[in-house]
Amino acid sequence: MSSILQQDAYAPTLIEPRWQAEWAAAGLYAVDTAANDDRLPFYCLSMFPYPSGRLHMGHVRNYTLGDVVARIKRMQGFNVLQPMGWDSFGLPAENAAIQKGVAPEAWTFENIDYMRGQLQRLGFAYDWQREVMTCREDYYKWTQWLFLQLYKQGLAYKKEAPVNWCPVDQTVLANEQVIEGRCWRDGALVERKRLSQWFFKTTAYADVLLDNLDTLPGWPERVKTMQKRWIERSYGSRVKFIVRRLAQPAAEFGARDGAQGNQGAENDFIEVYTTRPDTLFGVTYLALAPEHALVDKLTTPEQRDAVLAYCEAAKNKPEMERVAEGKAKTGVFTGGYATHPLTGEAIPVWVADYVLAEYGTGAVMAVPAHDSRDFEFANTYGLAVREVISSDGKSAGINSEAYTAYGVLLNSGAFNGLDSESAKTEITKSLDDRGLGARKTQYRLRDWLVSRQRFWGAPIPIIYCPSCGTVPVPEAQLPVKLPAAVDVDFKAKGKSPLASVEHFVNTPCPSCGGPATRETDTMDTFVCSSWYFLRFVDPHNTERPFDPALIAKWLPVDQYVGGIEHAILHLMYARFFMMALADAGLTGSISNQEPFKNLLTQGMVLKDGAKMSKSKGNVVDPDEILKTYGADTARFFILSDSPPQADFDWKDSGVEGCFRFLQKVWRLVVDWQPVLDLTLPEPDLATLSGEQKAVYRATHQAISGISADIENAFQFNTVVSKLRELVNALSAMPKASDAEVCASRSFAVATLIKLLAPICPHMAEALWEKLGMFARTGSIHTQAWPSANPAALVPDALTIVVQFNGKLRAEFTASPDASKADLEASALALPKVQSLLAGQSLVKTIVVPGKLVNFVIKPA
RNA sequence: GCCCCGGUGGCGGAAUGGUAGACGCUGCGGACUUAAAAUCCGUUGGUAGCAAUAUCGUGCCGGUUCAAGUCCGGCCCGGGGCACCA
Repeated sequence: MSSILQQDAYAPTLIEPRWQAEWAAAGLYAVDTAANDDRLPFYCLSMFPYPSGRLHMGHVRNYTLGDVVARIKRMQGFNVLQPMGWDSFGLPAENAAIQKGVAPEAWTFENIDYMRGQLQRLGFAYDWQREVMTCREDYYKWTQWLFLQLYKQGLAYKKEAPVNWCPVDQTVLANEQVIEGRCWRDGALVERKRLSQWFFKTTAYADVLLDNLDTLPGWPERVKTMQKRWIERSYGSRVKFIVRRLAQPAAEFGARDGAQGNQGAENDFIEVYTTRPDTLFGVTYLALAPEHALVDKLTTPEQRDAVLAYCEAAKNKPEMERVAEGKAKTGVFTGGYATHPLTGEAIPVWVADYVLAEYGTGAVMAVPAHDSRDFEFANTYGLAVREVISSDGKSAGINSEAYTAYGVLLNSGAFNGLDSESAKTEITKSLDDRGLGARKTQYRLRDWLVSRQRFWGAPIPIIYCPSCGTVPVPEAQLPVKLPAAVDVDFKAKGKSPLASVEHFVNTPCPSCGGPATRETDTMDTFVCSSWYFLRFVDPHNTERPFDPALIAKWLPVDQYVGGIEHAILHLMYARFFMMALADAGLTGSISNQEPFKNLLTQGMVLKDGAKMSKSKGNVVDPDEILKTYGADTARFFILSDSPPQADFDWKDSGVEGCFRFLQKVWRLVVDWQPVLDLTLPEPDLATLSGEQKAVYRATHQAISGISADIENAFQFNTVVSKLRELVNALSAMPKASDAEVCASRSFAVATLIKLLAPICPHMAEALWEKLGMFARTGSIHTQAWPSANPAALVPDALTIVVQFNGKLRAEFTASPDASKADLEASALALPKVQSLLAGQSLVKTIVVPGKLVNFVIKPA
C-alpha cells in the first residue's frame, strides 16, 4: 500500500535527473545552424555568466526567463538556438591566484565545471555543443584577430591620455566602469593618471549608436534613455581666441601690447567649445582645465607659483572630490590674456578645475551672465558680468543668478536684436569668415579604453620594435598565448604581471626580425563579451571567428535576456562591435546592424524585501532549493510573484506554495489516469454542455490568456496565475468516467501539460510519459503549442452590472448577444432599480453591451 | 539639480477608461486524525450592522468623463540613472 503511494508521489529528485539525461542523450536541444530548416530561426540568448564559483538566484531568474522563452518558441514552431558559455577572463581568478596560490586557469575551469552542473540540474535547454569559454585559446585567438581588424580599420589606437586608475585592482578602467568616481567592481576611489593606453574608437559610431536606439522598439525605454544620456550629442561651435602674450622669460615682461604682431606667436590660440555662440559678446574670461597644454605657456612669471600649486593640487585630488556636489568653484589667474575674436578685447585667462580636460577642447569661454557655473565663479573672483541676452532685448540686469534661457541679443554689436537661434548661426558664420570658428557637434561619449594591466585576459597582439615601431602580430602567429601562471609575478604593482615574464615579453620583430618586445597589457574582459553572441552561431570554426553567411542568417539575436546592470557597458560595447565588424565586411550584415532585436532586462532577486548579501546572511543557495524542491518548483516560483522587469522578492513560504501546487497537479493527473485518454480528439463545442462545457471553456481561456501574456512582454507572473486557475477549474470536477467527461477532461489535461512544459519541463515530460504519450508522439517539448478556439471563449451568460451615476448598485445575467435595448429593459425590470429610480429624474442611460447599464439620475 | 520608473489589502502582486483587490502567501475557523503533518472546505481591505445592506477605500490636491487605479495639470514620497558635458 505505502509502496504504491510512494511510487505515485511527485518525486522531482527522481524525475529530473532522469529526463535531463534522456534529453541530452537524444540531443533534443542541439541545433545545426548551417542546415536548411523549414522553420524560422529564433536566437534566444541569456547573458553568459562570469564563472564566479556558484550560481546565485539572479542567475536562476535570468536563465529561467530565457529558457522559458526558448521552449515556448520551439513549441510555436521556430528553430530555436539557445547556447550557453562563460565570460571567463577576469580579475577574481587573478585574485584567487594572489590569495590562494591557485592558477587562474585551474580556478576558472573548476568553477565552470561546477556551475555547468548547476545549469544542467536546472534543466535549461542549452545546446551544450556550442559552449564557449572566452579564456580558452580557441576563443581568444579570435578576440585578438578581431582586435587586429579594428587596428587595420583605425578603430584601435594607442594614445597618452588622462585615465581612470583603480588602486585596488591595479589597472586602468573605462569611463563606463567608473560609477560616481569609484571602481565598478570594488568601489575604490578612482585616481587620475596620465598613461599611454589602447582605445577603441567608439566615438566613430556615436551618431549611429545614438540614432539607432530609436529603431529598437523591443528594448526597454529605460535602457535606451541611459545610453542616450551616456552618448549625449550637442550642437555648438568651436571658437578660437588668439593668445595675446606668451609668457616669456622675465626680460620680456611688460610687452603686453606688442603681442599683436609677434612673429611665431600667431599660431597660439585657445580653442573653446560652446553650445551658446549667441552669448559670445558676454565672454569676460576664459577658463582652462588644469591639464590643458597651454597653461604653462600662458602663465606669467609672477603667477607661476600660484598656478603650479593649483594644477598640482588638482592633479592629486581624486576625481570624486573634484566634482563633488555643491563644491565651491576654484581657480587661479594665469596672468595671460587672449583676444576676443569679434571685439578684439583682451580676455583674461584663468585655470579652473571645474573645466574638464576630456570634454570639448578642455577650455571654455566663460559667460557669467548666462551660465550658472561661470556666474558662480565670477562672483567668487570678482570677474565682470556682461549681459548680452534678455527676454526682449532690453537690459533687465543680472542679479542673483545667471539668465540661461534663450532670448534676444543686446550689447552684441551688429548682432543686437537677433534672437538666440539666428544669432548662433550668424555669429558662427562671422567667426568662420575670419577663420576663427566653425560649427561643431560634440559628444559626451569618449573612446573605450580597452587595455588592462592584468594577467587574466586576452593579450593585446602588438609588438614594439625599436626600428619598426608598433607592429601588429601577424595573423598566422595568433594566438598570442598567455604564459604559464607559475612564471608570473601576480603582485607586480602598476604594470601588467605579464611584464614580469621575460620569455613572453621578448620576441623577434615580425617585420625586421630584430629584438622587440610584446605589449604586456591585456584586453578588458568586455572586449571578449562584445562578440560572443556571434561565435555561438559558429563556435568550432578554426578558419575565422565565424562564417558571415551564418551571422546573416541568425543575427540579430531575437530575444536577449539579462540584468539591467549592463544597460550601458556591455550593451553599448556589443552594439559598437557589431557595427564595426559589419563595416569591416566580417558579418555578412548590412551597415549599422543592431545585434539584439528584443531585450528583456530582469529585476533583482531580493530576500524578504532586502538585497541578498553574505554579510546579512540572507543568501538563498540554488543548490539547497534544488535539493529540497527540485528545479521545476524553483523555475515555477521564480516566475510567479513579479513581472520579469520588476524586482522579485524571494520568500520561503512562496516556494512552499509552488511545491504544493506542483504536487497537486501531479496528484490530480495520477488520480485521473485510469479515466484519461489523451489520444481522443478535441471535443466538439457544439456537443458539450454543463460542466464539460465549463471545463472546455476554462481550457481555452487558459490557452488564450497565457498566449496573450507571453506576447505581451512575457508577463510570466500572470501566466502562472492562469495555470493555477486552470488547475482550480479542473480539480473542481468530480471523478467520473463517461465518454464525454473523459474527452473534455483528457483534452484539458493534455493542454495543461503543454502549457506547463516550458516552465516545468521535467514534470510535464514525466506526466506526458505516464499517460502513454511519450511513446506515441515523442517528447512533450516537441509538441505544438496549443491554439485557442475563439468560439469556446464566448460564455453562455454574462454578468451585467447596473450602475447609478457610475456606482455599482445591482447586477443581473444576460446572454452575450443581448442588444442594448434588451439590457436596458432587463435592468429596468429589477425591483432594486425601480426602487432607486423612485423620486429621481432619469437624465440618461448608458449601455455598454456585455458590460453594464449606467443610469444617470438626479433628484426630481 | 536634471532624466527615467514606481506608490493598490497584513505581504507579493492582478485589473483593453466600465464589478478594484485576479492568482498566490500569511492569518483565522472547520473537516479528517488517538495526535501531528499532509490534504480538503470556508473565510480574510476599513468602518457600522445579527443580517440584508450601507459607507469609505488604489500616495496628496484639483480637472476631464455617464464612469478614473487607469487620462490631464500641480504636488509629496520611494527606487534607479547621470552628475560642473560648457
